[in-house]
Amino acid sequence: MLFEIYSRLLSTFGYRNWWPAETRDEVIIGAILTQSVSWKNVKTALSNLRDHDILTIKDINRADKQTIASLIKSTRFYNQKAIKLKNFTDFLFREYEGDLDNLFDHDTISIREQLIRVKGLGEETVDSILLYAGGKKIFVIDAYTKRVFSRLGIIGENWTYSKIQTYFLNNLKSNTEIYGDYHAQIVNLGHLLCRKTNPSCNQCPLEDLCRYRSSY
DNA sequence: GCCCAGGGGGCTC
DNA sequence: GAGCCCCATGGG
Repeated sequence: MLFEIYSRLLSTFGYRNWWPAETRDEVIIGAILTQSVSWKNVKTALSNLRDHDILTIKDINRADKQTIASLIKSTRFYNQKAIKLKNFTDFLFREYEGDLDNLFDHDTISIREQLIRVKGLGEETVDSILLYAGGKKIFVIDAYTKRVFSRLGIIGENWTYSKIQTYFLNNLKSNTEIYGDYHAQIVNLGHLLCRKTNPSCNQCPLEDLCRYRSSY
């Protein structure tokens, strides 16, 4: 069922080519900045950072926290996020000499445990980093995943993050490309079904599967 | 003006 | 573990 749904999304919307960033460093910076904010706002922030030559994890590590905060205002909670970025780079330099290859050289479970302990990185952010920056086999769960798949009746409304993730990992073939594109498809669908921009389900390729057609 | 958004931490019970 | 508030911009 999960792969059938993915196939439909893929053939409707095409390969999404995610994550929308040039480098691993930008994937990680973007993953933190996009917490509870649309990618549009993140793009503004990334372009501000670029204008000030803050493009890499090394640059973030060197830069002043206040400077970073002022450049990422468009992403909301900017003071918190400046701290979160610093927390990540502090961790990377303290434990791995600032080298991502060094970090991603370890196994997924162990990296995940370490990253979750970094204050400001929760499960979704860590899994995005693992999958899109580290190429690790992990599935990212977000608010759209919960909303869409519970309304399809595939998962329960109150399933926890790890229960949903386990379900996806157990019912899809283990493949980084598919994990990455599937999450991208879900985000795209979530945007499409957003009440603000599109109050109906007309464009949804999963309409016939939906148990609560009018409630998106 | 009001509502809500791709999240996470801290606190309470 | 669930429920609630905090963080604090931008677009519909």
